[in-house]
Amino acid sequence: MEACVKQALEQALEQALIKLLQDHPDAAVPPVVLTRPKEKEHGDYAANVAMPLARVLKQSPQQIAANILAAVVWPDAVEAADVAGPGFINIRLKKASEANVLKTIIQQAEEYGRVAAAADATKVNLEFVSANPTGPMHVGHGRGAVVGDALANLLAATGNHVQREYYINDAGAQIGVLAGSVWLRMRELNGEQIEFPESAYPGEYIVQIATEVLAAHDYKTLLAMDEDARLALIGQLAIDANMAMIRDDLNAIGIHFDLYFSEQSLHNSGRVNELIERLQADGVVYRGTLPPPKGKEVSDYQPVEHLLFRTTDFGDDVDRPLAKQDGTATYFAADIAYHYDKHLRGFDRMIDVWGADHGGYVTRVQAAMKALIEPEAASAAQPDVILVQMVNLTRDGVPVKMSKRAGTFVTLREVVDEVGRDAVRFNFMTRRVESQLDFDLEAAKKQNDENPVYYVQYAHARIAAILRKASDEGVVVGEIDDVDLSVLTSHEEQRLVAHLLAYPEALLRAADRLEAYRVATYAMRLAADFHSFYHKHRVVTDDNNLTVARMLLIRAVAQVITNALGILGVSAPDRM
RNA sequence: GCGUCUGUAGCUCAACCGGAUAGAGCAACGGCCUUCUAAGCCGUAGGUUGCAGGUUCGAUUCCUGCCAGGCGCACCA
Repeated sequence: MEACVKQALEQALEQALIKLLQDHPDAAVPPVVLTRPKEKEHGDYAANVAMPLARVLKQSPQQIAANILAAVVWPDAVEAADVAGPGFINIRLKKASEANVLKTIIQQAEEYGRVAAAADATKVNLEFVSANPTGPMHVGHGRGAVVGDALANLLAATGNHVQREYYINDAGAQIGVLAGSVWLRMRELNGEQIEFPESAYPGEYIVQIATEVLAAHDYKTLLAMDEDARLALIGQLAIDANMAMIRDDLNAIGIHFDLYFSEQSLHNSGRVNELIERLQADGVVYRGTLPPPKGKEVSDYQPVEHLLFRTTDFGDDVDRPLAKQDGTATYFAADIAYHYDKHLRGFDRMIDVWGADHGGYVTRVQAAMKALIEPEAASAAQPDVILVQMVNLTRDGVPVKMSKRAGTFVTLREVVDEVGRDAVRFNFMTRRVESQLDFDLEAAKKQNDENPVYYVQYAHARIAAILRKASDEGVVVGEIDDVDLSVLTSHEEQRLVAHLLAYPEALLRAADRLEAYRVATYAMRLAADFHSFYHKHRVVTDDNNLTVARMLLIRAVAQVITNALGILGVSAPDRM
């Protein structure tokens, strides 16, 4: 298929190499990886395969490259290939076949660049956000949410079945704190004078939940209830309220999940205990005492006996508790049960998007899955964990203090409402997840060069304006197949064509590395090429052939911008 | 102390699984709107890729050691 010229070229080179290396059984065929040279004199693609072979074959890279060229059978799209520099093979594509991509793009529209998922395609489970249902999401959650959602889009666009999943941490001590906090507010609302302990959640949303609970339930009945039962009831109501708020906030940035998975359900159904029993039967669990943690002052450390999982046998630094002092299961135990459940549900691949503050947790989960799953299936059960680094929120360069207690906590929702969904999403996608992200509220609102989202959207809006203009002037494009694209000869036009041609490859590479930010980088470069073209050439001219060809070109650019922004969850407006 | 991520132009970041002359935007300076959107374009200037070694024909990229910063380090999640 034309959709990926690169792969066809790589295959052709590989065939030539196999032929060439028949006389050298000891020499392994090196992987053929094509790159796109920065300099256009170096052709459309370049291969460096000859260089690593120089030592083995005891020939100069140039000589080897020449031999490869003599043996290779190129696909039709290739115009010429030659040896250059220290031994590169530079490949030039036929102009016609390049420009044909414009017709392909127009015909395939939103499908251009996409690979449809076959029935037996990889089933990916992508867990992201998973913010605790104890309060509103902050900006850091937002970054993880946007990264996870874009990655889900990207994987779905490159031939995978993707399930988006949110793991609700609706069990454990924090829920007790949440329920207790709401109950205190309820009593306060009922006229009691309450002193709030340090441990209680201070947010205004707690008061709101308290009000809602009071409206729906009789206070005196609650008061008369057994304390555990009362807190359980209030806790569940608070979780529901918080999850409703979180879903609402996620909806505001256009994120939807296929499944919200409750941690509590794992406890209720006995799955967590079953898992612990299974591990005990496997002999990887023992009762023991952990040494005090290093490098951190733990004033209340007590050498106490725990039920420990021997994760050190599977690559971890220290064994991990499965049960707390009071005998209830740890979060870790439930999380193993959760990942195991995903495995049982038949996913071929699991991806977890976590905040960097969970980095220390990766090894133990992977160790646990190694212990649970037969080696043959281990790769599918082993989660790929993407750690998203922190977001530093600033306003005009001044750090925004994030303190729950001081009430200066900035929620994701506030940021989205202030700067807009597209700006938030795009800004979160312009950096690699490994980099910490400085997010400036004022810069994100600016509609200029400092804000790449408008730069890309502006290119799309400009194209829409040109097409409106052409329509007003009565330009008729006619049959696409009749359009003569050979008139697109300028440097700017050819750059655009080459860039459009590279879109499917860009998606595949980004998906392969689980790096959705590359799609944003791609979109910015394409927009830059378009803006350059725009300033040098007019689309609507007296020359009808040229006008029609250029209209096809810019329609294709607009389509690919739309597709790329679509992966990122950003809109492509017709007017700005 | 251990683990992990980061360190590239004054600032924010790229650099396509080791490739050809390390690139963009902002900021600075100089140009471009009677013609399809100036939320734009063109140009100038700006670099010992944190430091020191190593591997390689070739290192921002891989390895080792330092330096600096972020995150994490039992019975929370």
